[in-house]
Amino acid sequence: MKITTKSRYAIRSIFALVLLGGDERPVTLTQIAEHEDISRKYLEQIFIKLKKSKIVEGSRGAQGGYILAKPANMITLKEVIYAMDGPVSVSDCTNESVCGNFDHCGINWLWSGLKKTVDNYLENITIYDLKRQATGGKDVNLS
Amino acid sequence: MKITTKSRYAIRSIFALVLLGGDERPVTLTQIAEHEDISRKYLEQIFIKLKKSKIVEGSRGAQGGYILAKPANMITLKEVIYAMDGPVSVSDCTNESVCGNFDHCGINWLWSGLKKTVDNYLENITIYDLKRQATGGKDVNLS
DNA sequence: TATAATTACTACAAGGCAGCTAGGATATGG
DNA sequence: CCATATCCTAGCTGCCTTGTAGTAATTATA
Repeated sequence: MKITTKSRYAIRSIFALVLLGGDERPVTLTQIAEHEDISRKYLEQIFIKLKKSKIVEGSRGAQGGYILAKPANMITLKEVIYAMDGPVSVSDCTNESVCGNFDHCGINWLWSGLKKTVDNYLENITIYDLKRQATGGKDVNLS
Repeated sequence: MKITTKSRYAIRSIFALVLLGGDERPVTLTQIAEHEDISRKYLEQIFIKLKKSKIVEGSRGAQGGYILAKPANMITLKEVIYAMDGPVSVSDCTNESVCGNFDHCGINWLWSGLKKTVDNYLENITIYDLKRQATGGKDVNLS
């Protein structure tokens, strides 16, 4: 029942991207890697996924880097986590293709209910919310 | 972000226990294993944990088996899952002992909020609720 | 047009852990 | 005493997360 560290890294990274000005000009992975103390090589994989999900845009070459593909308040945590690990899957028994016994199963409503609950929570928090929260205190790091 | 199959098995097993009369007389693991098509050896481990958490009571020897330790409507899913895997941990960053950067972290409120949401969902569903739901349809199996 | 910067892509290795199996110890009703 | 069950401990196995590494492709800039 864990959010993968990949997803947490992704959230932290986007947050750092915003802090470093990524809503205006490209920020390099090296900058983010240093700021968050995450392996740059690992960040590459994360950002490729973020790019595929249209959360960030990459520009290659000198003076390149990544920039937000849309306003921070339009990027939900659910979206980011989805980009990393696919839809939050609370149990394999939420869809017929995997379950086998789906039609006669007496508790799949339970898992889909839980999934809905989690999704709802993650849907209603955006990167902008993180920033707003963080600016309350000084010297803030994520982890 | 998954409920472990151990937890799901546990929930199914207690449900089966109730169906097989485990609120009145001992039901053997062999019965439950057959009913749910789960390895009996695996069930043993699950029920030892359930016993330690005072969810079921075991009686050894011939005519032994397991019986509910309290009414089905007093057994929440949170309790069962806790018995299997410990507290639902959405991220290691919900307590200071593991995180290191806990005090200066800008997003731990996020994970504790998620944990609270999940806990709340699981707290409000009991084994009795499963039974009530299931009796709506006929020929019900869990999975 | 050369060069340095930087993303894009692929492969794979190491470690942890969930999921399961196995064997024997212990208790108990008949 | 024996069949029936729970109780307890160890260990295997395969997958998945977490990374590392190398190389190709692209681009601003001098």
